[in-house]
Amino acid sequence: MSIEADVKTRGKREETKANNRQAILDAARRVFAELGYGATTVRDIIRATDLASGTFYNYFKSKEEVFQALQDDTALRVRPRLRAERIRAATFEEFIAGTFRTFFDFVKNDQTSLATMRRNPELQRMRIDTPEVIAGFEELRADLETAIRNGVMPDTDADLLMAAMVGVAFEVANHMISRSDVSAQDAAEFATALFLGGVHALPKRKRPKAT
Amino acid sequence: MSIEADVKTRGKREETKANNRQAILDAARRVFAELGYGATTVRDIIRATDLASGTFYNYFKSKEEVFQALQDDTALRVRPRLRAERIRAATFEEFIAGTFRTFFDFVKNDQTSLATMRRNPELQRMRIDTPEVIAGFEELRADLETAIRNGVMPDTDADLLMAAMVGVAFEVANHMISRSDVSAQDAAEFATALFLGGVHALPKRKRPKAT
Amino acid sequence: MSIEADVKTRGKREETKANNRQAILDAARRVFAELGYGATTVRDIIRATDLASGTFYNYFKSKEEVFQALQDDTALRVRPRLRAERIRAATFEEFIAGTFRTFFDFVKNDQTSLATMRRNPELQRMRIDTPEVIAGFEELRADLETAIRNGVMPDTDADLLMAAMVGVAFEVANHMISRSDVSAQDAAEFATALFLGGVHALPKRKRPKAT
Amino acid sequence: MSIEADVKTRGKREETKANNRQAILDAARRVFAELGYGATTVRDIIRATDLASGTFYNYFKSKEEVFQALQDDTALRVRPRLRAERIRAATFEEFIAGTFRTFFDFVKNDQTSLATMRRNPELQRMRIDTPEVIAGFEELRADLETAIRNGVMPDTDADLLMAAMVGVAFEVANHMISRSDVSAQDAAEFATALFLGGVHALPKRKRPKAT
DNA sequence: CATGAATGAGAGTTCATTCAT
DNA sequence: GATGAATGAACTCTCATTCAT
Repeated sequence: MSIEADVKTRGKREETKANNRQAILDAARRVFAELGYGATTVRDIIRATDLASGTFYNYFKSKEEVFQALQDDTALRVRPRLRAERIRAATFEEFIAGTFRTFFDFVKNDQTSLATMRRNPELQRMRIDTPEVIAGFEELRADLETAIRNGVMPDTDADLLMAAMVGVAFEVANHMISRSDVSAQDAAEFATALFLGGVHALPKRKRPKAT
Repeated sequence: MSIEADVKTRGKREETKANNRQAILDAARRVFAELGYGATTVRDIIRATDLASGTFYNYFKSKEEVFQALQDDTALRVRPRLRAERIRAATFEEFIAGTFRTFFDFVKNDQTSLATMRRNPELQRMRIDTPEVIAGFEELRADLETAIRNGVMPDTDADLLMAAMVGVAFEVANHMISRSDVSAQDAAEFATALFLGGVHALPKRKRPKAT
Repeated sequence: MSIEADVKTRGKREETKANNRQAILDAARRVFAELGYGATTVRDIIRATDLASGTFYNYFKSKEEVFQALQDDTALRVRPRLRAERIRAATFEEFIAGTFRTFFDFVKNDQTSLATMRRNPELQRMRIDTPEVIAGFEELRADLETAIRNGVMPDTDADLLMAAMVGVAFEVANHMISRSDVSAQDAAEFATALFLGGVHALPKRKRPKAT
Repeated sequence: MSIEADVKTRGKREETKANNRQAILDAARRVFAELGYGATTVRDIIRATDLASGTFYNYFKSKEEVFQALQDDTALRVRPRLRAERIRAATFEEFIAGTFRTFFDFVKNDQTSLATMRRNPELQRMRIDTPEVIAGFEELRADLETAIRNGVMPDTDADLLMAAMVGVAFEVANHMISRSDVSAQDAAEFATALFLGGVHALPKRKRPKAT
């Protein structure tokens, strides 16, 4: 190995490492989508790669860890879009509508992430508790709480509200995927109308709205 | 050996068989709830029983099969209650309210069934496609369609509506379970208000409701 | 159960026992022929019967034991024919010819017994050491020794001679079965000519034939 | 790591692999000889080795596969000797004599290969249909056909002739093994005399031998 | 004596993980 | 850091056998 090669090695190494990590993540996404999380083995993931079995353990400790990383990776790609949407929104209604639209668009264009759930006899939808995902949910809840504080929506339990919104979003997304005649636009309009209508009909809780 | 004896003989055998089958189902429910479906092995289930390993295979062919049986078993217990509720309901509003209340009550009192989902890094909620479960969903959708046909609710896509209702129900149930300060009653009221409000706010599709 | 029935029970029992034993033997012969000895399980044999699994053990201790019984059964059917042939034979040549002809006829008409060997990745031919089978071989060797003592054939090692005769018989039978254009007659003529020719060409051993 | 090191690395790995494969084959040969093919389990083979259970499956998929490999291995060792013998033979008689002698010598010195059959309640002799073994038989038949074509032996069915020769060889070998007073030399002389005598006594089929 | 469910040893096999190269 | 064979615990499942009915 020449000195020149050695000089560049550091840079190349880093690059290779990043590539390998990404190769594993990509393979995992594909394999999870095909076999389902439970049925997938670390071997399956490595086989879908041109790396050696031992190499896997230089990057991840277990199947769980790749899965988590995959979740974070997905959340990392959605959150900026949702954040942009939130900033753009002038009213509460626009915020809700934008959030739903962004979510359904994402799901439509990133099939594998949700395909994973469909294929799966055991997964209904991806478990949602990696740091990144939780952070995304927290942002949503914070926004709902702000809306409540600002009096633009009735004073209800923000947790339950978030749960309802998330439930509608994921379940409708599921149907959208399995039925070709429902566009992201359709899904978003339906969910928005339902949810906003529901929110406005909710009874106030306790804290009276300040005049 | 008298004929009477024969009758009793068959009776005892049959009884033991029924007991064993139930013992396996019960053990499976507990173990799935504790370890999650994917992590559970057939051995785990047998270990939670006082039967021998081979005995499992006299009743079920695989882990999948017990799981399916468990699903059906659960659906079989909820459906009659929901059906009763539906019959009792005089108005569409009562139907929705009754359905949510029944569901949350059931979940509250039958923790394991849903606990199973919580613990699970892979399951969000139980996969919903055994015959019994699908039948339950179909009943719900049929009712929604009837309501639409009778003009008591806007003419929207019954599939999406069912999805939304199911999404709200399961996700809110999840939150109810993880938070001790939310009663089944609270959850039902919240879900009912949100959903009914949302439904009424939905835009008409084609057939205008008669004034 | 009436008194009359009881009276006849003893006789019937014996009959049933014999029937069951035979049913198991027949089933075993069929199953061995289909699956091969090694692959066959006791379960397979019972399944081919309309008896219950436990009943098997009232008649045989193991798969091996049925197999032995089957061997004996077969030997028991061939030996009388061979003995008759031996008695009828006026000369040594007729004895050999008759023996081969009888053997090949039997194999041709009792396919299963040999089909068992053919199908079998592990059996070349049936193991030949149940009492009945050994007895059959002993008879053959005794006859060969008598022939030697009587000077109608060269004085050679009767053991080796028997081995050669048996080897030719079984191996040629194998070919006869797998090729439809070879009749029992053909096989017998070939084997007889070869064996007799060979025997006459054998060098004398020690005991000079008395003039 | 230098290039030299690399070379050695590969060398060591390859060597270990070859050793392990051979270790498994050797163990299998011993265990088959002791317990018989049917009674032998994969675990038995591994136990006779200092390898771990999983390692077996890096080399063979099943017990059958080791057995086949063993067969081929044996055939691979005999065939060259038989071929050499055939080339050396100046006459048909020498060819037959040489073949028998080589075969009995081999069996005498490579006990295990045939011991396997003896011990076996199910195996009379090793099943003979791996590619290598069949090839060996085909060579023999081709030689017999050549001999017939050249008129050095009567024009008979080469298949049956081969069967007879094989039958004599294996059966006599069996007796040789179980009786200590029969040398390979004795067996070969006996078999050669018998077989050659027999062949010369066979009736002509169609093509009359030129005077 | 027939029955057939229960038993549990053990066979075959897979897999996450380690570690010499 | 990459490699891939070795490891052995653990899993699924089958089967001969027993024994209450």
